[in-house]
Amino acid sequence: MPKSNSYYVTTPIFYPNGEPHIGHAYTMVATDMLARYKRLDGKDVFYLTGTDEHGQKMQRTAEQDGISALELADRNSAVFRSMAQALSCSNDDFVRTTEKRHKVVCQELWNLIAENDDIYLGKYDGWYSVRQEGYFDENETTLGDDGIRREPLGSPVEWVEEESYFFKLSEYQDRLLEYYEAHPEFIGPDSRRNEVISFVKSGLRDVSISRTTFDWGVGVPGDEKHVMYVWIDALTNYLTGTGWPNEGDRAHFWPADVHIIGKDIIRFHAVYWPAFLMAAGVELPKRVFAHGFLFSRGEKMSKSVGNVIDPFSLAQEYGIDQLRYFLLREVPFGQDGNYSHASIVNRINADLANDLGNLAQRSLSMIAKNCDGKIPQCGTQGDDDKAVLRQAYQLLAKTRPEIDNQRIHKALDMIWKVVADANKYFAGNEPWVLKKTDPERMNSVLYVTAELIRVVAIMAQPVMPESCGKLLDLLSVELGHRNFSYADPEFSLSSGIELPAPQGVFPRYVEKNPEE
RNA sequence: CGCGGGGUGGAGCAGUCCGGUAGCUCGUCAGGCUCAUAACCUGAAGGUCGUAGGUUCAAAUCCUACCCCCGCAACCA
Repeated sequence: MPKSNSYYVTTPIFYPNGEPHIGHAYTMVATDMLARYKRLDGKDVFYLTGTDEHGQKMQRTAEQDGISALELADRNSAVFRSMAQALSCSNDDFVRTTEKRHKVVCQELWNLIAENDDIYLGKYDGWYSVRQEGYFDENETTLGDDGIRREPLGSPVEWVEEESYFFKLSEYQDRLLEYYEAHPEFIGPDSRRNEVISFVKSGLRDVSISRTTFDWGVGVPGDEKHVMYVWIDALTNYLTGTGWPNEGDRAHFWPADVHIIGKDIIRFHAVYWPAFLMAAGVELPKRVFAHGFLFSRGEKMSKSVGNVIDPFSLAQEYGIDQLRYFLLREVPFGQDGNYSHASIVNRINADLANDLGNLAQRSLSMIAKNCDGKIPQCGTQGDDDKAVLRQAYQLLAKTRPEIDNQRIHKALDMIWKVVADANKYFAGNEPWVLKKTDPERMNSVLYVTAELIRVVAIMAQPVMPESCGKLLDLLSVELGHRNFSYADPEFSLSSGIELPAPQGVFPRYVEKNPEE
């Protein structure tokens, strides 16, 4: 099973109980960037996303809306699917947990774990709040003067016992710790890794993996009363995408190279998931990387605060590529960050319009006006020509390790460092002066600048596929000459090639209401 | 004493392991240029590096105590 040249990356499957928000968009765009980078770098890539459609919340919401759970799932799953499109995400497949191909995989995995004797029938009990739809630890609840026990938010709780299947997670504590030890790259970033290790060291309890209180889920093999409760159902999608356990044309993608997730679900991916797979005798994914949260002006977004922002309208307002760039550049991937209208506009105008867009515009305009609209001849290159070009040609080698460690922001930083150098180069050489004093040297400067833009545009495609495509169009770079292997001096621009009339690729964002 | 991360110019961060001119991005101010999307380039102002001690010729960096903020602490998509 040759695996060496493949790259399998996933997003979590999203719970389509409500509308997608910027957090979903963030995960998808980041994952897409990784997938595109690897494709351009010559890998055989499989990028999977999807929706997790079972569970009590879906069932309840559907009842409230007077439709079936499947109808709700169909409707909302479609929204997530269209969000992927609206954000230029290049996912190769989209798993829905309500699909037959998925249920089969869940049951197969369940059976393997059961055969390993890691599933038993027990009793799930605790203080349950009907209003909160959740169980609470006894020490979280308080017994009021009126003799009624309440959870922290004040709703009454009652003692509920429910038959449930359990997974023997407690027996995997040592094996997990050994695995983390032997594979320090398994969990990223490091802070999350420490958190997980500390959690596992504190002792693991068996985990409930079925429910009898609702039926909207994958049936437990051999026990009609039970449906699988969330984790075996949801996490298993990563196998479903590869056609597991069959030997199809995607089988070689497993184990996944990286699961990109939000930090809220690190435990399930870094503890439960590997334990399930160990129990089933399936290879473990190579890495789980948790990104941070995006806050709106420092506040966690919530419906009550009214700062929930719809990714569709963000993309429409600022532009798809602009939004993608902002999300990936502004916040170090793995850390929490903030977003605001002002910060988005600043990134768009400073980095895209002023630095990259304007550089292309000013240099290509000069070529159009002074070089007959053709790539000019490049004379003998001096040290500063060579130095600035070298920076660009080194981008591929320098960004690879960053991307392999999901330091997406670092990779972008490096690319924009070259853009900044290119601006300095252009201004320092003053080709508009050379036009009168030394036209041949002007040609060389314009050539070098155009070549810098070519390399930068190639390297920035994973973040801004459409805009970088336009830049490459402006340089008459053939469609087949745009992957990373062409970000090399061997494929530098050919003099004499005719260029289309230059057009602005990154317009400035202009406020609609100046008084604001 | 539960575990962990962090407090650095207006904002966001790097530097702390391996002590020795405190760096970057944005913002502000001044100048340059006019090829360009009022963009670009250059320069400047601005920090007692959370507080108080200690070690040292020398501490953001090492040690001690304290203050403050934030994650995690099992059913959370």
